[in-house]
Amino acid sequence: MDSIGFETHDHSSCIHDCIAAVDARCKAKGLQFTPVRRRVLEILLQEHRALGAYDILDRLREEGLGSQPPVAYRALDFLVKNGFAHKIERLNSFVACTHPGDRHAPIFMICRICDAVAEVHTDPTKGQLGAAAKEAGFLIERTVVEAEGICPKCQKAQAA
Amino acid sequence: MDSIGFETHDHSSCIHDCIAAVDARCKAKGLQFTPVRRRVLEILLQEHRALGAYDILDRLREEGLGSQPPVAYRALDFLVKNGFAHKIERLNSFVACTHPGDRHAPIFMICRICDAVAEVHTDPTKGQLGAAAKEAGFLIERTVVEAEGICPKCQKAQAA
DNA sequence: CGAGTCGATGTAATTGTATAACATTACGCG
DNA sequence: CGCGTAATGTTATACAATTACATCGACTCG
Repeated sequence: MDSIGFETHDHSSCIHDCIAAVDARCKAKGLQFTPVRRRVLEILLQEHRALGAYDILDRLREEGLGSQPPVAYRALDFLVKNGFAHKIERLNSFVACTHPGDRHAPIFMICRICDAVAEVHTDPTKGQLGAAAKEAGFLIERTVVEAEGICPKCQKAQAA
Repeated sequence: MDSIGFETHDHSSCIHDCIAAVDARCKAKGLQFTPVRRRVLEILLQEHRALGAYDILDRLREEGLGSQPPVAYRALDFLVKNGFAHKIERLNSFVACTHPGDRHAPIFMICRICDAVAEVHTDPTKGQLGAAAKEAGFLIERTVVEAEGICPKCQKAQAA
């Protein structure tokens, strides 16, 4: 289990690296990493928190990249489907994937104060969910695991 | 870990028992189990699957129990807040709680074919989520754990 | 009894989230 | 070129949730 977690880090390089990695993966898989899709991923990476589709749409509109909801939703669908971003169901919003690798079943910790989102990788078929599914004869295709609470930084801020 | 799971069972008695149990809990806690709230819980119990707030509202409207969205949302808020029902974030919809007991952190298995929902109890602070939170210094207040897939009944139906 | 309070309802209007449907454009390929 | 496929542009609409304010009934306190 590894986590990027809530630590601060060099953002500009993290954005650049991530875009480059996604670019490479798209080339390798024959996917089109178009301007809108790239820009949406950049926006998500810059914020490093959950953004609603309409927040993203507002930015695209400012930049003349599109103005109607389907523009944002299509780009987000592409990113989510290919594992470059994830939807946070609890917030009806989206975050860039911090582990742009292969198929994975991420779990999230969401700070309700600052909206920061940390992504962690686990094997869902292990844990309690997998055991429960096995017992019930249920075939898992997709998992949503989200914890809402307070991140370390905001805990300290509250204590002060 | 215990599960009501996907087995068929005697519905009319399950509904009756559940309503009675909730009734008793409300009396004990000084909560008002009003007609609308009771009816919404009955509807959820009858279906035994996830229903959207507007599905419920439609039924209430037919029965003359209310016609505007807040009527349904207020009843659902009451049921969810007191642990008599749960929201399925993945579907933006609601199910009756099958373990009308005290505070609990349920996990759900949702069949994408027939919409049936099975609820299981676990201790979220154990599993992988708890471990990840501990490592990150994250304070969990609420968890959303939902698995989407195919229930045993629909697996058999597909195989045929 | 009357005034005040509180929780529950009734209702209108609005805001936020997401998709359907269809026209158009751009590109690769035989 | 003519065709198929993927991506975009655009309109309209469906679905989800909340705000705001008026009303009503029960209960309490003076």
